[in-house]
Amino acid sequence: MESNAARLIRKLEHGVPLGHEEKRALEEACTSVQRFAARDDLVKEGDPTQGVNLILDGYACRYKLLSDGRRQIVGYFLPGDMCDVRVCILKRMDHSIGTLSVVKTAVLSREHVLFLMERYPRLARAFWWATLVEESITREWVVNVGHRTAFERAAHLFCEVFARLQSVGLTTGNSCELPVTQTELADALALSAVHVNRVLMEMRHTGLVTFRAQRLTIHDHDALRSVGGFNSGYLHLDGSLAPVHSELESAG
Amino acid sequence: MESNAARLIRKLEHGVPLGHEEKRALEEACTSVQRFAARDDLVKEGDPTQGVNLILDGYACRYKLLSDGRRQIVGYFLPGDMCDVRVCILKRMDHSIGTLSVVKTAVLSREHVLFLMERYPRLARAFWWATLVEESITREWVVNVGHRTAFERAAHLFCEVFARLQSVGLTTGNSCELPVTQTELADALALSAVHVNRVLMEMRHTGLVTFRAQRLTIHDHDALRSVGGFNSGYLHLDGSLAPVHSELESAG
DNA sequence: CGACATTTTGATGAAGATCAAACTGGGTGG
DNA sequence: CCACCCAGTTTGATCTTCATCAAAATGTCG
Repeated sequence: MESNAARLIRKLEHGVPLGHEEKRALEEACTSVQRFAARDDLVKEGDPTQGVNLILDGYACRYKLLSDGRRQIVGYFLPGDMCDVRVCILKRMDHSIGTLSVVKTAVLSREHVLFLMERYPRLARAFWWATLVEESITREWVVNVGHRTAFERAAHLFCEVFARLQSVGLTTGNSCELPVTQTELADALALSAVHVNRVLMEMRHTGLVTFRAQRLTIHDHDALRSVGGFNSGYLHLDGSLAPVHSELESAG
Repeated sequence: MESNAARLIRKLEHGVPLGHEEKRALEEACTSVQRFAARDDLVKEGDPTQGVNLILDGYACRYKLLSDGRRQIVGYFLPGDMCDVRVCILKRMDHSIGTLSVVKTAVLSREHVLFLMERYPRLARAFWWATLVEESITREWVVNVGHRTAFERAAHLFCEVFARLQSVGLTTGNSCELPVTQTELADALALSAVHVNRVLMEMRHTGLVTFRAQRLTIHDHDALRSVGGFNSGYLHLDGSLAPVHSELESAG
């Protein structure tokens, strides 16, 4: 990892190839580092929006609290993810962002992000691409909590996390870090912690997945994808730039 | 409604005030009209992305199909909504867009949208704002299907639809059109049609809401918001431009 | 070791799915 | 104008999944 921005660049280039200048601009933008403890909030719902945090290390999540105190995690932030570019446009946060593990971030001011987007249209497009992928993921989460059984849900989530980590080079073999408790998984899957525990045990017993000591190991990837109904298309990791790209270049 | 773009402009200005030039550019872009029957597809999952449809009249939805044939509606498109700006960036659709009623759209080519965004940075920002709001709505849907009971879910959805229609001037008093069957409502709420029916009857009997003949009438708005846990903040309809706006102007 | 969080196990209960069938109402064609 | 059809709604009965409550087991860290 040569620079703080390296993982972000690697991620963005799944969508929009960047030029040398744009990469340098990103690297220069990501110098101010900040650290957060596990289970701390980066941003709270209702806050006026501040700068953008680029996750350098560690795991975070978006979540919303319900009036009865229950919590729904509506998405994960993994290293290389920006949270939350939307603060540059919207006035206040409609949800919170919290850490799951210890997290190291690079902080970009809103002004700086907007400047980057004005100065480098391709970066603007890359940021937009990233938010679109995020939205796509959120939509898949609606399907997940809406229509899948507990077992399928967990399988699908594991597939997603693994695929996303793989895309930024953070898996080793068939396993990856996933520093969350079963209770936190329950918040993401919209299940009770007890039921999550039962699902996880069943996955272990059937030899599908082992989730233990903050680490996820997928023993049978095909089977897991199959039970979870996982189709990675919604992650748009396949160099998915629309072919109009060249025309745009000349138009600009 | 003076022009095809009028409702879109009205919607976008909830987020980003537009200048005369930008409005004219939008109006000029929205001349090519297309019509769709009820329950037709505007776009199918897996399609290479095409142009953008601006909904002029009628209701549509995003949906995903599961392998067992069940369907999850992951969002509604109401008049003034664009579906789907993301086609300008992503290569293929990860979900389908279908009509609920008869729908009239204005079609913009991808090239034209990209041109508009290059030429008018403020429009680019407005489009981005719109996609962020959409994402915010999707997130709220995760909470809805994940953590709320059937009754609460329906209440929340009704509040959302009403608020969104109100923001583009499509409500009359305490009622609005909602041309969907109970089965389609079930697809959006991740419930069975039978259960939706029971919820709707209960709402009628308690005098909260009447949903009948494609029309939604809210008799007790406060109570409905309260049971649904509805807080309109996530729709960002409150002139939510971040205060950085003026700085940006000078930076450009 | 002791305190504390987390995982595991068991028992019971509730929300909502599923299946099946009856009812309603608008539209069509004879 | 009536008979019929079909989509949508309503009702009832049964079954599953998962939540909830409670408590024991395990593990971790000072």
